[in-house]
Amino acid sequence: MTVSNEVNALERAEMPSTATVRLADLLTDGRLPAACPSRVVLDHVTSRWGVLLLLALSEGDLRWGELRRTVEGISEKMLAQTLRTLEADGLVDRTVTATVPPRVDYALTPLGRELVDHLLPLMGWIADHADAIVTGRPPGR
Amino acid sequence: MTVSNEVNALERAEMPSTATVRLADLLTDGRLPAACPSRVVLDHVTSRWGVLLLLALSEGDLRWGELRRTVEGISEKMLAQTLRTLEADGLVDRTVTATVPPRVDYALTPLGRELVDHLLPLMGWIADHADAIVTGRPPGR
DNA sequence: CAGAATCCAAGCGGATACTG
DNA sequence: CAGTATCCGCTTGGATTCTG
Repeated sequence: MTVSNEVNALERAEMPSTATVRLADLLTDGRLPAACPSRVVLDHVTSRWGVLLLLALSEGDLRWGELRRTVEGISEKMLAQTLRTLEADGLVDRTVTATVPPRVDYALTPLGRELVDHLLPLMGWIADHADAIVTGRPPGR
Repeated sequence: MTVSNEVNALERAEMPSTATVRLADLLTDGRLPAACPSRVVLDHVTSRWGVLLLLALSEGDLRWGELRRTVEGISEKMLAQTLRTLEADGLVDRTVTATVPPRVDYALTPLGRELVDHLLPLMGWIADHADAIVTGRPPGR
């Protein structure tokens, strides 16, 4: 799996705002508090399936079944649960079309879109380095 | 977890012009395979404590005890386990100083530094929106 | 101080069945 | 089709204790 190397350069170029984000700006009293809102949201987003679902929706709306098939390995239980969390967080939008059979579409909200814009560069980097990391490349240095 | 699909990397030989990072570049056969390296690395990074530890190390080396105090709420078990995973992935470097009492420093590898550079903007965004997301519940509907 | 070892609870995730 | 509900084995993670 290799995403073009040009991606890295492009990522930086269009990296949304935040010229220099420093840890200090994220810390409270020099620490990462266990009960701060950031931790809560981070836990939702980095939950086992959160990132994958958000990514799956990054290209367009998807129906329940499409999501299930796109994010391989997710169970219906976790799909429903994770979607409910993301929806409650205002990151994902659920639209029901009362037809027979019923149709439900999931889409990113504007807020979710912003978040995904930060997620994609990260995933691009991971995709670029995943093979080297997994196949046991000697630790840094 | 069952892997129902075969990873077919050759299928994606041709890549459209990537002005931005698109999901298509991360997909295999239109899906997010359960057993691709990206998923493995993503699981490591987005593990409950992975992001927090990487972030904590983003400003400089830290000792075991300092890490434990900085990343509030982490247990010693998970600290050791997560650090070992990150070290095996070549993202974190472990340096032992044979003194009494012993001293062990943890630092980001060049690879880890690259990853954190992508993590910081994301965390910056989360920090900016966490309060609104957690407190208010204004779905993007 | 830095960790390994141990025990135990919580929750993940699968399978299955049922609803509208 | 798009879920919800339930049982349950297994892994994950937390608290505690012990060691070099």
